[in-house]
Amino acid sequence: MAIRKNDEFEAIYPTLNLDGLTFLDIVDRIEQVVIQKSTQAITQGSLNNCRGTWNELAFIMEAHRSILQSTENLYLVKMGSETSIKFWEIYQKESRQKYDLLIDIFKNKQEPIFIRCSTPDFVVISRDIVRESSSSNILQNSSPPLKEINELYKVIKNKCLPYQVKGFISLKTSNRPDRRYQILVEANVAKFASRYIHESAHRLRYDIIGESNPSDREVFSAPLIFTLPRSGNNITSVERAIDSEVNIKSGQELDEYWKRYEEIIKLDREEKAVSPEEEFVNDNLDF
Amino acid sequence: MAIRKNDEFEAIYPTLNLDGLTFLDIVDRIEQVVIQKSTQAITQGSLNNCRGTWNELAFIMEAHRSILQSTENLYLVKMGSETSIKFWEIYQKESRQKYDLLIDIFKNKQEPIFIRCSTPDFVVISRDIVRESSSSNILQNSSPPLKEINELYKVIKNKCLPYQVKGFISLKTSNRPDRRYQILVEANVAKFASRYIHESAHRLRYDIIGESNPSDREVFSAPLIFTLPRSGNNITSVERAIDSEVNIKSGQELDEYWKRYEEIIKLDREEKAVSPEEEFVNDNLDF
DNA sequence: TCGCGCCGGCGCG
DNA sequence: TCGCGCCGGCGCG
Repeated sequence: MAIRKNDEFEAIYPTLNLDGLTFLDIVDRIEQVVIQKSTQAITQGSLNNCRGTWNELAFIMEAHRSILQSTENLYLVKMGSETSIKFWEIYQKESRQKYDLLIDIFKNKQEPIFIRCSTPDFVVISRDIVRESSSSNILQNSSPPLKEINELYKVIKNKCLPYQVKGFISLKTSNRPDRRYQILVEANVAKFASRYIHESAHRLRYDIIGESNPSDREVFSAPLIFTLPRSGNNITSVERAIDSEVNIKSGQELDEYWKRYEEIIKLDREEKAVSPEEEFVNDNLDF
Repeated sequence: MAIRKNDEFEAIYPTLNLDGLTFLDIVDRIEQVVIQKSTQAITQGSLNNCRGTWNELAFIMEAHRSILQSTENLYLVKMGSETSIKFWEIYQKESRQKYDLLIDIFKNKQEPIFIRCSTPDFVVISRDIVRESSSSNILQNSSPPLKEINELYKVIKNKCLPYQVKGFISLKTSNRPDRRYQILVEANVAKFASRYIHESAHRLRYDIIGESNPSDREVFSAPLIFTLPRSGNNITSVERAIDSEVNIKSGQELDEYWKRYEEIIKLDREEKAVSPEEEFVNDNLDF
């Protein structure tokens, strides 16, 4: 018998005393309750699936409060994965024409080429988009119903202008040496697409939130592959795939995170996409 | 109590009648025997770990026979992962100086950048390297001991010249939508490094062997990220990350695979790294 | 001890 | 029905 993970979260989360609990503590508590009341054995796979979702839900319930309180015009949307939303579908059709065309050219080759990646967990957008959507009053509710959280991305799909999309966030309950690479493809494709969609009007951020060890952090320090110098060329400006990789365990740490996020975005806008890593210009590899 | 997966393979594999069995059939048989003789419950994680290794071992036992029989100067080496061999360490130190230097520059930045990926399962090399190593007589043995198979990469480490490394192979017992992206990072990094190491003397291949569905195959059709046109530029020559993605289930199919492999390599050498996808030159995206 | 890379069994739309 | 993205529990060096 399947664990109804959304229903269980909705039932158990409000009964917890959240004081001093990390997001992972919350996941553990919910898991304990579900295991205790289950009348049959639960497979590891079922728990894995549930823990991932419960972590996302515990995170976004707190992030909703935190981002409204700490920032002026940002909001966070859970993206879900109903038969693969492609992340670029959140943009207005007009602004992604150029990227769509590239995708089409590749797809219509005699031997088709696809550019695919998994969907990021969350997107940070301009709050205006949600505000202007009369169908959603999620901003007025301090703890909105799960259904609204899970379906908000449908409201913003095809609606965002490039400057209204600030960045993507990936949340990881845990890492493994093999599983951690999925994120690098996501970040590389997102930032590659943003060159076509944002037209360098502003940088797109990609952040990872979760616990990681030194080895994970080395992997997450990776350069964006398409900004790497090809053999024999000078290094010009190498960007990173992941902008920040932090372990945010609770609401207080989230408040700080959003404030920093808003500041960085303002700086980006002022500097008009000047890369912080111009230092690389001086590294001549053409020997 | 841990399943001793190497010992179990060595004990059970020779007792099987392999006629008509696919590699995955062999894995299933070994699993059945191990489960039946176990006196305690075995975790899913333990089985997962073992199935991966058994599949690799069933594959290489047959590939050893097949590649010697079907080709003249190729050989296949299992790479293992003892505290992360970096794949480029199979090359002679002198030939990877340029790449090592790039890695060092990145690592010594004030905010270090690492280029990392997981180690491919197998590498296809020139048979000469193994022949010339007096310490190994693996080529004379039709079914070499596991220990020799598992440690051969130590023999060839730091010894290969660029032209002696033909390509890497990844083997997958099964795919999942999240797990399938690891391979794309591996292929992208391997081919990026090969631009520094091989100096375009010849292309490095990257193949996937395993069962995949249409969606997996779309993902595996991905372009090499660093060969993609950046917004506003003409498309010149887009390469793929994965050269072939095939489901090889048994020895007969392997024989065909190796023959094709050898042919393609000969063609590559004759054409001196001319990309087969020059057709892209005519796609002007600069609108 | 820990980093490696392994992979199945989900709940859901 | 199937594609999605979830993640723990390994055996080994």
